[in-house]
Amino acid sequence: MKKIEENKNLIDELPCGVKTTMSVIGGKWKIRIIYALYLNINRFGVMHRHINNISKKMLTDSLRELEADGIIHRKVYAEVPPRVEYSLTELGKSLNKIINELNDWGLKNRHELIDQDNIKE
Amino acid sequence: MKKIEENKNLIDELPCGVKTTMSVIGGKWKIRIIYALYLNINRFGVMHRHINNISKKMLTDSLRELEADGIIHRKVYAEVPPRVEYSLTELGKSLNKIINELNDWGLKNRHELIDQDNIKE
DNA sequence: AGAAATAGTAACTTTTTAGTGACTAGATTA
DNA sequence: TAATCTAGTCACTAAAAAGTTACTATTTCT
Repeated sequence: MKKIEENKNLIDELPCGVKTTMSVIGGKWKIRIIYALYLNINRFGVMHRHINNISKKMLTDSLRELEADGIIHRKVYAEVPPRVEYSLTELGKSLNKIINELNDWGLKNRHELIDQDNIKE
Repeated sequence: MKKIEENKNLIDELPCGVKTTMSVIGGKWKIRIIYALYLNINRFGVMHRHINNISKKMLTDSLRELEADGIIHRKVYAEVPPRVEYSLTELGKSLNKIINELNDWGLKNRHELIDQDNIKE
Protein backbone atom coordinates (compact mmCIF):
# COMPACT_ATOMS: atom_id res chain seq x y z
CA MET A 1 0.00 0.00 0.00
CA LYS A 2 1.46 3.28 -1.11
CA LYS A 3 1.74 6.23 1.21
CA ILE A 4 -0.69 8.82 -0.09
CA GLU A 5 1.44 11.84 0.68
CA GLU A 6 4.17 10.55 -1.60
CA ASN A 7 1.73 10.76 -4.45
CA LYS A 8 1.08 14.44 -4.11
CA ASN A 9 1.08 15.98 -7.56
CA LEU A 10 1.66 12.58 -9.13
CA ILE A 11 -1.99 12.73 -10.08
CA ASP A 12 -1.12 15.77 -12.09
CA GLU A 13 2.11 14.35 -13.42
CA LEU A 14 1.29 10.92 -14.72
CA PRO A 15 -1.74 11.75 -16.80
CA CYS A 16 0.19 14.54 -18.46
CA GLY A 17 0.90 12.17 -21.32
CA VAL A 18 -2.80 11.49 -21.43
CA LYS A 19 -3.45 15.19 -21.73
CA THR A 20 -1.09 15.42 -24.68
CA THR A 21 -2.70 12.49 -26.45
CA MET A 22 -6.18 13.78 -25.75
CA SER A 23 -5.33 17.16 -27.16
CA VAL A 24 -4.35 15.40 -30.38
CA ILE A 25 -7.20 12.91 -30.80
CA GLY A 26 -9.87 14.59 -28.68
CA GLY A 27 -12.74 16.55 -30.10
CA LYS A 28 -15.79 15.26 -31.84
CA TRP A 29 -14.36 14.48 -35.27
CA LYS A 30 -10.65 13.79 -35.17
CA ILE A 31 -10.76 10.05 -34.74
CA ARG A 32 -13.34 9.76 -37.52
CA ILE A 33 -11.04 11.75 -39.78
CA ILE A 34 -8.03 9.64 -38.90
CA TYR A 35 -10.08 6.55 -39.56
CA ALA A 36 -11.25 7.90 -42.90
CA LEU A 37 -7.64 8.44 -43.92
CA TYR A 38 -6.85 4.93 -42.79
CA LEU A 39 -9.53 3.79 -45.27
CA ASN A 40 -7.85 5.82 -48.00
CA ILE A 41 -10.56 8.40 -48.07
CA ASN A 42 -8.18 11.25 -48.56
CA ARG A 43 -9.82 14.14 -50.37
CA PHE A 44 -11.68 16.93 -48.66
CA GLY A 45 -14.92 16.51 -50.56
CA VAL A 46 -14.98 12.74 -50.25
CA MET A 47 -14.34 12.93 -46.53
CA HIS A 48 -17.07 15.49 -46.23
CA ARG A 49 -19.50 13.15 -47.93
CA HIS A 50 -18.47 10.09 -45.96
CA ILE A 51 -18.27 11.44 -42.45
CA ASN A 52 -21.87 11.78 -41.44
CA ASN A 53 -23.02 15.23 -40.33
CA ILE A 54 -19.63 16.89 -40.26
CA SER A 55 -19.69 20.48 -41.47
CA LYS A 56 -17.07 21.88 -43.79
CA LYS A 57 -15.90 24.15 -41.03
CA MET A 58 -15.36 21.36 -38.53
CA LEU A 59 -13.65 19.29 -41.19
CA THR A 60 -11.34 22.14 -42.10
CA ASP A 61 -10.63 23.06 -38.49
CA SER A 62 -9.91 19.48 -37.52
CA LEU A 63 -7.71 18.83 -40.54
CA ARG A 64 -5.72 21.95 -39.75
CA GLU A 65 -5.16 20.90 -36.18
CA LEU A 66 -4.17 17.38 -37.14
CA GLU A 67 -1.75 18.83 -39.63
CA ALA A 68 -0.31 21.22 -37.04
CA ASP A 69 0.23 18.25 -34.74
CA GLY A 70 2.03 16.30 -37.44
CA ILE A 71 -0.63 13.59 -37.62
CA ILE A 72 -1.56 14.17 -41.24
CA HIS A 73 0.05 15.57 -44.34
CA ARG A 74 -1.67 17.90 -46.77
CA LYS A 75 -0.67 17.89 -50.42
CA VAL A 76 -2.04 20.51 -52.76
CA TYR A 77 -2.12 19.91 -56.52
CA ALA A 78 -2.04 23.05 -58.63
CA GLU A 79 -5.14 22.20 -60.64
CA VAL A 80 -8.50 23.74 -61.29
CA PRO A 81 -10.81 22.89 -59.67
CA PRO A 82 -8.40 22.52 -56.77
CA ARG A 83 -7.28 19.13 -55.57
CA VAL A 84 -5.93 18.48 -52.11
CA GLU A 85 -4.97 15.10 -50.77
CA TYR A 86 -4.50 14.26 -47.15
CA SER A 87 -2.60 11.31 -45.73
CA LEU A 88 -1.52 9.95 -42.39
CA THR A 89 2.06 10.56 -41.35
CA GLU A 90 4.00 7.87 -39.52
CA LEU A 91 3.05 9.62 -36.30
CA GLY A 92 -0.56 9.50 -37.37
CA LYS A 93 -0.33 5.81 -38.16
CA SER A 94 1.12 5.20 -34.72
CA LEU A 95 -2.23 6.22 -33.25
CA ASN A 96 -3.84 3.16 -34.75
CA LYS A 97 -3.20 0.92 -31.79
CA ILE A 98 -4.71 3.37 -29.33
CA ILE A 99 -7.75 3.98 -31.47
CA ASN A 100 -8.36 0.27 -31.79
CA GLU A 101 -8.11 -0.20 -28.06
CA LEU A 102 -10.51 2.63 -27.39
CA ASN A 103 -12.88 1.03 -29.84
CA ASP A 104 -12.47 -2.45 -28.40
CA TRP A 105 -13.07 -1.35 -24.83
CA GLY A 106 -16.19 0.50 -25.89
CA LEU A 107 -17.61 -2.38 -27.89
CA LYS A 108 -16.79 -4.90 -25.20
CA ASN A 109 -18.23 -2.95 -22.32
CA ARG A 110 -21.09 -1.18 -24.02
CA HIS A 111 -23.66 -3.40 -22.34
CA GLU A 112 -22.02 -3.05 -18.91
CA LEU A 113 -22.49 0.67 -18.83
CA ILE A 114 -25.29 1.21 -16.43
CA ASP A 115 -26.37 4.63 -17.59
CA GLN A 116 -26.65 4.27 -21.34
CA ASP A 117 -27.90 7.83 -21.62
CA ASN A 118 -24.42 9.05 -20.91
CA ILE A 119 -23.34 7.97 -24.36
CA LYS A 120 -23.91 10.89 -26.60
CA GLU A 121 -24.54 10.79 -30.32
CA MET B 1 -6.52 -1.03 -51.83
CA LYS B 2 -10.08 -0.94 -50.58
CA LYS B 3 -12.93 0.34 -52.65
CA ILE B 4 -14.05 3.54 -51.02
CA GLU B 5 -17.75 3.07 -51.67
CA GLU B 6 -17.73 -0.12 -49.63
CA ASN B 7 -16.69 1.90 -46.65
CA LYS B 8 -19.66 4.18 -46.66
CA ASN B 9 -20.83 4.65 -43.10
CA LEU B 10 -18.03 2.45 -41.86
CA ILE B 11 -16.45 5.63 -40.67
CA ASP B 12 -19.44 6.11 -38.47
CA GLU B 13 -19.62 2.50 -37.43
CA LEU B 14 -16.13 1.56 -36.39
CA PRO B 15 -15.37 4.40 -34.04
CA CYS B 16 -18.68 3.86 -32.27
CA GLY B 17 -16.77 1.93 -29.63
CA VAL B 18 -14.45 4.88 -29.41
CA LYS B 19 -17.41 7.13 -28.78
CA THR B 20 -18.57 4.93 -25.93
CA THR B 21 -15.14 4.87 -24.33
CA MET B 22 -14.70 8.58 -24.76
CA SER B 23 -18.01 9.31 -23.13
CA VAL B 24 -16.76 7.38 -20.11
CA ILE B 25 -13.22 8.71 -19.75
CA GLY B 26 -13.56 12.01 -21.59
CA GLY B 27 -13.88 15.34 -19.91
CA LYS B 28 -11.25 17.31 -18.13
CA TRP B 29 -11.05 15.41 -14.85
CA LYS B 30 -12.17 11.82 -15.17
CA ILE B 31 -8.82 10.23 -15.88
CA ARG B 32 -7.23 12.14 -13.02
CA ILE B 33 -9.94 10.86 -10.72
CA ILE B 34 -9.53 7.29 -11.91
CA TYR B 35 -5.81 7.61 -11.40
CA ALA B 36 -6.29 9.00 -7.91
CA LEU B 37 -8.39 5.98 -7.03
CA TYR B 38 -5.72 3.76 -8.48
CA LEU B 39 -3.35 5.39 -5.98
CA ASN B 40 -5.80 4.62 -3.17
CA ILE B 41 -6.81 8.20 -2.77
CA ASN B 42 -10.41 7.39 -2.17
CA ARG B 43 -12.10 10.04 -0.04
CA PHE B 44 -13.76 13.12 -1.45
CA GLY B 45 -11.76 15.62 0.58
CA VAL B 46 -8.43 13.96 -0.03
CA MET B 47 -9.09 13.78 -3.75
CA HIS B 48 -10.08 17.40 -3.72
CA ARG B 49 -6.81 18.32 -2.11
CA HIS B 50 -4.69 16.14 -4.38
CA ILE B 51 -6.15 16.88 -7.77
CA ASN B 52 -4.83 20.29 -8.57
CA ASN B 53 -7.40 22.98 -9.33
CA ILE B 54 -10.44 20.78 -9.42
CA SER B 55 -13.51 22.38 -7.92
CA LYS B 56 -15.86 20.56 -5.61
CA LYS B 57 -18.56 20.80 -8.22
CA MET B 58 -16.50 19.23 -10.97
CA LEU B 59 -15.31 16.54 -8.58
CA THR B 60 -18.88 15.75 -7.55
CA ASP B 61 -20.19 15.82 -11.10
CA SER B 62 -17.41 13.61 -12.41
CA LEU B 63 -17.72 11.13 -9.56
CA ARG B 64 -21.46 10.86 -10.16
CA GLU B 65 -20.96 10.18 -13.84
CA LEU B 66 -18.26 7.60 -13.24
CA GLU B 67 -20.55 5.94 -10.74
CA ALA B 68 -23.45 5.98 -13.19
CA ASP B 69 -21.20 4.31 -15.75
CA GLY B 70 -20.18 1.61 -13.29
CA ILE B 71 -16.54 2.69 -13.21
CA ILE B 72 -16.43 3.48 -9.51
CA HIS B 73 -18.25 2.46 -6.39
CA ARG B 74 -19.40 4.84 -3.69
CA LYS B 75 -19.67 3.68 -0.13
CA VAL B 76 -21.24 5.93 2.49
CA TYR B 77 -20.49 5.43 6.17
CA ALA B 78 -23.18 6.64 8.54
CA GLU B 79 -20.88 8.81 10.60
CA VAL B 80 -20.62 12.44 11.55
CA PRO B 81 -18.87 14.18 9.97
CA PRO B 82 -19.82 12.12 6.93
CA ARG B 83 -17.44 9.66 5.41
CA VAL B 84 -17.65 8.45 1.84
CA GLU B 85 -15.18 6.14 0.20
CA TYR B 86 -14.83 5.64 -3.49
CA SER B 87 -13.20 2.72 -5.22
CA LEU B 88 -12.67 1.41 -8.72
CA THR B 89 -14.93 -1.39 -9.85
CA GLU B 90 -13.55 -4.19 -11.99
CA LEU B 91 -14.82 -2.31 -15.02
CA GLY B 92 -12.96 0.75 -13.77
CA LYS B 93 -9.78 -1.23 -13.30
CA SER B 94 -10.08 -2.51 -16.84
CA LEU B 95 -9.50 1.03 -18.07
CA ASN B 96 -5.97 0.93 -16.73
CA LYS B 97 -4.43 -0.45 -19.89
CA ILE B 98 -6.01 2.20 -22.08
CA ILE B 99 -5.04 5.00 -19.76
CA ASN B 100 -1.46 3.80 -19.71
CA GLU B 101 -1.35 3.66 -23.47
CA LEU B 102 -2.76 7.13 -23.81
CA ASN B 103 -0.13 8.28 -21.38
CA ASP B 104 2.70 6.43 -23.07
CA TRP B 105 1.84 7.75 -26.52
CA GLY B 106 1.71 11.26 -25.17
CA LEU B 107 5.01 11.04 -23.33
CA LYS B 108 6.71 9.34 -26.24
CA ASN B 109 5.54 11.75 -28.89
CA ARG B 110 5.38 14.94 -26.92
CA HIS B 111 8.48 16.32 -28.64
CA GLU B 112 7.23 15.32 -32.09
CA LEU B 113 4.16 17.47 -31.86
CA ILE B 114 4.87 20.38 -34.10
CA ASP B 115 2.44 22.84 -32.61
CA GLN B 116 3.06 22.60 -28.90
CA ASP B 117 0.53 25.35 -28.27
CA ASN B 118 -2.23 22.91 -29.07
CA ILE B 119 -1.67 21.19 -25.77
CA LYS B 120 -3.96 22.86 -23.32
CA GLU B 121 -3.44 23.10 -19.58
C1' DA C 1 -23.83 32.49 -71.24
C1' DG C 2 -24.78 29.97 -67.19
C1' DA C 3 -24.11 26.05 -64.21
C1' DA C 4 -20.98 22.79 -61.93
C1' DA C 5 -17.09 21.40 -59.53
C1' DT C 6 -13.37 21.83 -55.52
C1' DA C 7 -11.66 23.29 -51.27
C1' DG C 8 -12.22 26.08 -48.64
C1' DT C 9 -13.16 31.15 -45.47
C1' DA C 10 -15.70 34.71 -42.55
C1' DA C 11 -18.81 36.14 -39.33
C1' DC C 12 -21.91 34.76 -36.36
C1' DT C 13 -24.95 31.76 -33.09
C1' DT C 14 -25.83 27.83 -30.27
C1' DT C 15 -24.65 24.18 -27.32
C1' DT C 16 -21.78 22.00 -24.17
C1' DT C 17 -18.55 21.96 -20.62
C1' DA C 18 -16.26 23.97 -16.84
C1' DG C 19 -15.79 27.23 -13.01
C1' DT C 20 -17.36 30.41 -8.87
C1' DG C 21 -19.02 31.57 -4.39
C1' DA C 22 -22.20 31.08 -0.96
C1' DC C 23 -24.54 27.75 1.70
C1' DT C 24 -26.02 23.21 4.42
C1' DA C 25 -26.28 19.39 8.62
C1' DG C 26 -24.97 17.53 12.78
C1' DA C 27 -21.52 15.99 15.93
C1' DT C 28 -16.95 17.31 17.97
C1' DT C 29 -13.43 20.27 19.87
C1' DA C 30 -11.51 24.65 22.02
C1' DT D 1 -20.75 29.38 22.62
C1' DA D 2 -18.49 29.43 18.49
C1' DA D 3 -15.50 27.36 15.29
C1' DT D 4 -14.26 23.02 12.76
C1' DC D 5 -14.98 18.94 10.17
C1' DT D 6 -17.01 16.31 5.90
C1' DA D 7 -19.26 15.77 1.66
C1' DG D 8 -21.59 17.80 -0.69
C1' DT D 9 -25.77 21.27 -3.27
C1' DC D 10 -27.59 25.46 -5.63
C1' DA D 11 -27.80 29.21 -8.69
C1' DC D 12 -25.22 31.42 -11.56
C1' DT D 13 -21.37 32.87 -14.96
C1' DA D 14 -17.66 32.14 -18.19
C1' DA D 15 -15.26 29.77 -21.56
C1' DA D 16 -14.68 26.38 -25.03
C1' DA D 17 -16.33 23.63 -28.67
C1' DA D 18 -19.38 22.91 -32.30
C1' DG D 19 -22.69 24.39 -35.77
C1' DT D 20 -24.90 27.60 -39.51
C1' DT D 21 -25.20 30.31 -43.50
C1' DA D 22 -23.54 32.83 -46.99
C1' DC D 23 -19.69 33.56 -49.84
C1' DT D 24 -15.15 33.02 -52.77
C1' DA D 25 -11.91 31.81 -57.28
C1' DT D 26 -11.05 29.60 -61.54
C1' DT D 27 -11.70 26.46 -65.16
C1' DT D 28 -14.49 23.10 -67.65
C1' DC D 29 -18.91 21.39 -69.30
C1' DT D 30 -23.55 22.11 -71.53
